[in-house]
Amino acid sequence: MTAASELHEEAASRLRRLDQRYTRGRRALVDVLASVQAPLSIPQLLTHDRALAQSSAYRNLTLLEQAGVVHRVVGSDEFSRYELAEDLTRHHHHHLICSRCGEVQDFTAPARIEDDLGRALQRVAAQHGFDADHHRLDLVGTCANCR
Amino acid sequence: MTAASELHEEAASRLRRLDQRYTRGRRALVDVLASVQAPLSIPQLLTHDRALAQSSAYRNLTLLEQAGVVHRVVGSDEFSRYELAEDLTRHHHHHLICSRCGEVQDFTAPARIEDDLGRALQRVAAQHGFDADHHRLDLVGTCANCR
DNA sequence: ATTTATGCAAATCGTTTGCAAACCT
DNA sequence: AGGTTTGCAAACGATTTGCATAAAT
Repeated sequence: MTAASELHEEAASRLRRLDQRYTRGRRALVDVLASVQAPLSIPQLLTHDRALAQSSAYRNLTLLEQAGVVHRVVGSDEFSRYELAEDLTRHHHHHLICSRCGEVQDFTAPARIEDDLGRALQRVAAQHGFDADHHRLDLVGTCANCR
Repeated sequence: MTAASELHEEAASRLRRLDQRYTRGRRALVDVLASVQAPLSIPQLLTHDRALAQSSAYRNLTLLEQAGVVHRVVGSDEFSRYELAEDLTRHHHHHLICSRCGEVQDFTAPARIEDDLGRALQRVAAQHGFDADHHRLDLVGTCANCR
């Protein structure tokens, strides 16, 4: 089985848990997100696949997020961005956010840093009675294109 | 000189660099932000000081951000939040973001973690030709009130 | 006196929603 | 057939902006 079909199988399965179908439009969103290595805004997604209707894209991304198939990323500009959930790509990463153009790029941190950080954050959450779901580690600045 | 007056002196000075005045409305925003220990949304700021006009608050927070007096924090809900710039409070911290109610709370990480992280991020930025301004380290989950 | 900031109300724009037609099972 | 999803267009809501008045220098 190819990686792409595994991805779709898993997406379908997560939607089914919510009694939702894996329709053509939803699959198309997952296809576009799988084809790029960075979070995309809805306008960007619509550009990548002209057959997508805007309102359905908004509705379906919200649904896919509830199903745990995609993850919403909030950058520095006015658009929400979406990427495949990390447990589908098996690629834990963070974001370089350009405050000039709004673009978001992935990066990975050394494993030792991640481990230390994870332990420290777990302790912090416990101290505050906070039930942590995930962490955001983003670098905000000016990307290579905008310098 | 008191801490509060030092704060206002510095805010006035940073605005002056942009040829802007430190007016009553702008000072009121800084006063409210100095009186709390967490980022506030504009609706929250307006509640803290009823004399503030909404449109002026939006305009002035944008200006104060350009002047480096306040910092904009983007959480999980639809509101932007603002806090005093870290170099004015001399208190480096991060955020606990509640995805249920949207509230944002400060926390600090151990110095060793911060140091290691800072070095690692500097390396990452260099590798990507990214001009880093600052980093975000947020814990997203459910706050003690919402559990 | 002249320039700059304010506050109201209207406009903007990303996102959400109502509803009739198209789709799936 | 019966319930779901889609796509268009209208509605929504946080933020921005035009403009006449008030404040600051």
